[in-house]
Amino acid sequence: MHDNPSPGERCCERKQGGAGRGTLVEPAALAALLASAKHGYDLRRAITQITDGQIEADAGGLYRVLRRMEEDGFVTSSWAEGDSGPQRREYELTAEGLDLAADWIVHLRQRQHVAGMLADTIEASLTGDASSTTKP
Amino acid sequence: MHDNPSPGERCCERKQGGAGRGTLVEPAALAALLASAKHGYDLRRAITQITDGQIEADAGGLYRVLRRMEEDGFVTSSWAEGDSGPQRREYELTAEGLDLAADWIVHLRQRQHVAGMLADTIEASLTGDASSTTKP
DNA sequence: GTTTCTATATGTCAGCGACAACTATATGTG
DNA sequence: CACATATAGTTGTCGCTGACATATAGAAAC
Repeated sequence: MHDNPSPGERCCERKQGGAGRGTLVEPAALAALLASAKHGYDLRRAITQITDGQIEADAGGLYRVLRRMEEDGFVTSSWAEGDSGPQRREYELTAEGLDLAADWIVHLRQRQHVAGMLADTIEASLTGDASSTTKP
Repeated sequence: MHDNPSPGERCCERKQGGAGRGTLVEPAALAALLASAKHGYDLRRAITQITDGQIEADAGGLYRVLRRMEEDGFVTSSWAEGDSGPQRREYELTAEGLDLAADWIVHLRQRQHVAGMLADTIEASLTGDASSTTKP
């Protein structure tokens, strides 16, 4: 069993660190669930759609993330009944999951900002910008 | 020995995939090197400075990344001579490294965009926005 | 009957990010 | 002197990601 992380920093502060910081599929899955996607395969399509085709989530990874999120109490799942075709597992956000999504907003904005800063810095150096260090 | 990745997508398409997409310390290290930082310990401070204190690169990870980058031919290193204090390894960008930095600009802008899109999507759902699905 | 689509799942692998611990050199403080 | 601290580099472990493959099964299409 996992001890749930301290509130306010549920995302990216998981367990004892890890690659959680760099991940995209967890927030993408949350966004897709909020956009009323139900099961994994559908989430995958929703993620592609939401991100303008820029993220094509790996199916295996997505299912693993979903199960981890369920272990952590952010989603619940149940087998869909009375359905033709292969069985599908329907996911639902919990209250914890909603909080997690809110936390992700802050974190994603931060990531957005950092990525921009790094891109700016590299670009400025490559284009031979001297305005940040010297004033002519 | 590594086969160097196909040009034009040197970053985030490394080897056979991996967490390269989510990484921050490689572009941060490139930015720091471009900003005239020399050795690892200094790179670390430069990264913190460049990112407004938002990234405090792990020392161990940073050195490992630097050595991987050297293996891949993006930087070269040599022990600084005639120096008091502990030995330090000075890093220098190669032409390949410059190309890598240029690739990272594109990729970071993309990441910036995706992070923004996800944040917007989540935020819109959480605040009960219906403008994307319905028009009143 | 074989292919294709849907849907879930497992295995492997390199790598990242966070933690800790270790070796040294130099400097400052008691 | 001993000791702590700052600098500088290095190794180890751990959980997890992202990308690859592959396996499974039901249903529809050919």
